[in-house]
Amino acid sequence: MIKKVLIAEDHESANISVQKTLEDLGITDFQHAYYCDDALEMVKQTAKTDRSYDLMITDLHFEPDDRKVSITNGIDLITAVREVQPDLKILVFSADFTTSTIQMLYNKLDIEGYIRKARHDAQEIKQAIKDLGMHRRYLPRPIMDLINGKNGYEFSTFESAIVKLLAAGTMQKDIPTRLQELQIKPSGLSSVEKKLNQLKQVLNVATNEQLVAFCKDNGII
Amino acid sequence: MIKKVLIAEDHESANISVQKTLEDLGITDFQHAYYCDDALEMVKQTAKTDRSYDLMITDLHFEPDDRKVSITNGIDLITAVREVQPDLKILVFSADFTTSTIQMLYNKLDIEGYIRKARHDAQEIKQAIKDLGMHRRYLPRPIMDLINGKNGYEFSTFESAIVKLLAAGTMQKDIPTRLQELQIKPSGLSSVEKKLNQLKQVLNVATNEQLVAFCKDNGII
DNA sequence: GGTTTTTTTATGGGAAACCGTAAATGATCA
DNA sequence: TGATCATTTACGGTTTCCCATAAAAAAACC
Repeated sequence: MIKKVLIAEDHESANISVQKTLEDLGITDFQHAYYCDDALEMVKQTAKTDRSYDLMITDLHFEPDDRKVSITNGIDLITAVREVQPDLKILVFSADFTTSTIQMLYNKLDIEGYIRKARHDAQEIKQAIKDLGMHRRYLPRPIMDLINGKNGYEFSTFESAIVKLLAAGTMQKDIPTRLQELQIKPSGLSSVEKKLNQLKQVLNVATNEQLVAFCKDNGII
Repeated sequence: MIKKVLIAEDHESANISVQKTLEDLGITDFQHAYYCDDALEMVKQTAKTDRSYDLMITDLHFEPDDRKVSITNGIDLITAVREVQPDLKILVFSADFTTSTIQMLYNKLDIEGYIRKARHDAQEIKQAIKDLGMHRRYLPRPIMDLINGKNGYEFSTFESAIVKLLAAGTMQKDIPTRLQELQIKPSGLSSVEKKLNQLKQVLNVATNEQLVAFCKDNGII
């Protein structure tokens, strides 16, 4: 069960909304830090005591300003915190959404969860904290799928060309011609259809529209 | 011809990349400011001299920090700068991409160009500066289309709901049911089809996939 | 060189999307 | 209330997409 939470986040607005979300979940025992250094210090102060934190919610990007700091970003903060209190659960809350970053955090730094700053992030935070309370890790659905299925799925020129053409308004039946113009093989309509099906299955999306949305969200196209 | 440039941008990384881009264009005479106040002061100092700037590249959002400032954002900066040196060309370089914001900047503040911080923004900056050198204004293609066509197009809840459902993988034929669940009217399939056609025409896109891509790019969904 | 295996392309039937038109519903106003 | 107008929904024909299967081509192997 998550009872005591530390929020490391330089944006005041994000800070407020996270606090509000915690309150909605009935969690009232939380502190926040605007600088990584402060967050680390707060963990250090409490780690070996009965006032230790159960969860740290942290941003990845911290805006540098006049104050001299030794830790400038969330990744370094997580690394440092892990040394001090290894059992502290960590939930990353960031606008960054590149698959490689998340996979690194998940595989190398063993974070317990990742929420993207996006449309319904507050709802996601709630779900994530519930999952964490049940000792389950939480990742955004598409990333979860990537890790569970083929991990580190990379888009080939063929695949990215198809999705780009779709996003540019090319009708599926016209894609073979365009691929030939681009000198990309294969170019047959069946191959395009097959690849689209494959992509949809791997990425767990239902339609071409959703595929395009996913690729846009993840900066693939 | 653009020779002397002022960069107003609080992110150091963005600052560096803009400078690099300028150097690629053969522009070496540039200064930068991390605060709006500083940028305005630099314009004031040079406006009436032979050292005046040809172009100011500015962000819209500036992170507040310990320093007390009188101008906190790009819009106020642009307004103030226009008073001091009306002929200074202004290129906005921002992550914000809401149509209404850009149209306001373009129509009310008469900015010369707008670049979104995005995938290929450096290339766009180059193109924009070339255009500006030829006394042409530069806007992202989709926004240009909006302004040339119907201007000031705002997405209603109905429209945005449809596009969101598409982007979430809902099949078109299932959208009516979902709209009813969301208590959004109209919900008939014909109405959905009609609206999609209308959106595609207004936004100058050919397919649903392209529509989703456009809305993702513009932060509409 | 010929056989197997894989990849690519072609084909056809059925589902979904597209598009025009007509019917139905709802709003407005005398 | 009833007539008019606008909006929403229903329907049918056509195109595109989807999906399974088979043919063709290319690659790998002996």
